[in-house]
Amino acid sequence: MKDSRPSPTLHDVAKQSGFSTATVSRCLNFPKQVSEKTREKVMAAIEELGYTPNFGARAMASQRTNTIGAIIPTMENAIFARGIQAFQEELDAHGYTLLVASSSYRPDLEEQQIRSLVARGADALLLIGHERDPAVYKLLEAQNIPALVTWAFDRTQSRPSIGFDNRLAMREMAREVLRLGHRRLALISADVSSNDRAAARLEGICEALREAGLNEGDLAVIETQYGIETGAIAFETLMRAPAQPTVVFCGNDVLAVGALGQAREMGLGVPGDVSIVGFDDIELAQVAYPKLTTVHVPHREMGRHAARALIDAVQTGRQIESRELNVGLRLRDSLGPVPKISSN
Amino acid sequence: MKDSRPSPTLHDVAKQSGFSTATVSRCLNFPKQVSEKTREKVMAAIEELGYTPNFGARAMASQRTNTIGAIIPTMENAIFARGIQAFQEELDAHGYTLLVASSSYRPDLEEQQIRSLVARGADALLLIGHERDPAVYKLLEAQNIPALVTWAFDRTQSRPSIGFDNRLAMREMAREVLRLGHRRLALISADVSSNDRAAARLEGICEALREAGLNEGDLAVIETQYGIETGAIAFETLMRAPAQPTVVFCGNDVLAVGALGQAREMGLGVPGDVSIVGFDDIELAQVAYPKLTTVHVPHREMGRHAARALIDAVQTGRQIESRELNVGLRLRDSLGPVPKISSN
DNA sequence: AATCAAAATGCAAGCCTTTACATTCAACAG
DNA sequence: CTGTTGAATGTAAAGGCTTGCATTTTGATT
Repeated sequence: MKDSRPSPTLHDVAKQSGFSTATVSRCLNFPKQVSEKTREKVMAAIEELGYTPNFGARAMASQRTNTIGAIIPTMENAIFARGIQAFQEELDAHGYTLLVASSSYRPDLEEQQIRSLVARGADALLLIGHERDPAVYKLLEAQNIPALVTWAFDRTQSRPSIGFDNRLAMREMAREVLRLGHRRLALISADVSSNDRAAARLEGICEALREAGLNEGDLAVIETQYGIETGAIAFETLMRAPAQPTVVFCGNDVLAVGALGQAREMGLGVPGDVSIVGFDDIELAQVAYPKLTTVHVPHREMGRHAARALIDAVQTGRQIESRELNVGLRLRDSLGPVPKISSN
Repeated sequence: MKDSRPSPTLHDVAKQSGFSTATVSRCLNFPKQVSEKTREKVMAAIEELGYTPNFGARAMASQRTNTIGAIIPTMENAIFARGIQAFQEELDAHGYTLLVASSSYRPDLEEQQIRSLVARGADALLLIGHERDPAVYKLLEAQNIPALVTWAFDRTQSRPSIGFDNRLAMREMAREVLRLGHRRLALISADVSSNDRAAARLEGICEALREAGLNEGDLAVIETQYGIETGAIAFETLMRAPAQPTVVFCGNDVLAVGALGQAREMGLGVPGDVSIVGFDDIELAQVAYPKLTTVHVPHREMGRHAARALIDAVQTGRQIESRELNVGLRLRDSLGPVPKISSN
């Protein structure tokens, strides 16, 4: 009972159809090289036997897998989900398969996942953010595996990336916030030391502050994990502090929605008592109440471009060209002018 | 420049360390069978060369991959994301790797993905819902690959599953709704013909209707894809129809949040003018405004149990035991009694 | 009918690892 | 010192596919 009939092999198909394994193989890989009659017979045999090519063998023989890997921090976040879904759709359309792994925001796990994907023969890799152990990049280079950084674009980095400039994007938002008169700011962010996107966004706010003649002391920062619940907790902490901020920046929309919920919980009006702004512009931002002012990021576009770029790199062997995507403010209802009567 | 030094193989490590490939292999797979001194030398060689075992070759030789596959309808939905994340975490903890593919809710694509995962040597498979071409099940059986159905539990099915009874869960919700006096009901659902979970939920409502002496004509059904936006559109259609419902069931919380947003857009109070209920109880449900009344599903628990069950099946070769998980109502603010003054 | 190029097909090596089986080694009892 | 045993190591086959090269077939041309 334990073992069952083994799956049919190329050899079985060859025997069944009366051709050599070479011809059968070509039928599958280069149909044009085979005469029509032959192809029909072979296909019939394949159908009849229920043959499926063995991936490992194929990879070993051809040194290609038609597989592209992606390592994302977590699947449990709409932000990556949407971009990755688009990435996968585009890959599918070109005959490539996506392998996703998630690292739970842990660099050590990420490295392990990268190795695993490499061992599995991924032809190329999609990574999130620039920051990682140089040894990883060395490995990828040694194995000649194209890797593309996304969700970030930083012209000071040499490595190819397709994404947006987190710093500039957030700076723009901060300028708008300052323009509205806010002077006591707060930020709910991911861990800045391990997340270069978060670090860049923080830097963007700081730049805007300096431009306005303020300094970083006017920005309260709480680092936490991404999540609705964690956003709510962080927001509460912020608002119970002695010097309440008049605006709370959030590292992403998920945190922002958590903050929004907590504000309601605490009886604080948004933006009457406090303004809240997000980042990413996921679908959620528009159905939140009040509608979320946020930075729009073209996730799907990013996923699509990344897919095309990687496929191109695999097929031509050429370097990937970096590409900066446009982001823009979406001024909706959760950001308003500074409340007239300050509570302290 | 195109090709670089090929990655080192077992053979290279063997040469470098002065042992045979067999010994090196054993070092990696059965360290205890090798003397300490040998192991040290071999490991040093591996380190020095940056050797990573070739996955395809290993799979082919050992007939195992330590890989478990999952095919989910979409990554773009928190509902699957959360369960899958838990699934992956549990697999990781046991030394297994997860391969995820998404089918975009298309049965043909799903079948293709299943084949792809099988070809890749997945030791076992996680599937969503029971409904699929019997040929698929036959294939899995022929190849002796354990498969587990999740997100559903149906005792009339013979196939092992770990999940919850969608029909009973929704029936309970419907009873509560009817108890509150609602008589004109509507449902925003996924496509019922291709989604057995959605079909079961619909059936649950119908059962409750019949119990209450009503019939299916009192339930307006709109089928649409899952999404915030689509939920909003469906809700609008429903509310513009001649006989407005007093309560709208949603196939999941994502649709419900869309409906909630649209209600606000249309100036309808929830639950004052119309009640809205969801399904799944994702984080979002609690920060929605008003808080969403929904059916709580233990996604993470489901993912964890599924992982354990599949690993067990792979290792022992035994059948997977089905398991029903408890779901329960979460009565929050979006469901209320029938509005006093009906609008028609 | 003969010639030849192009198309179709076949042969067999090679990809990298695991593992059954064979061999060697070390240690110890007699 | 011999014989025995169990541990450590080595040998070589197998696993399924692709592909360079050799061979055969096809079909057009003369």
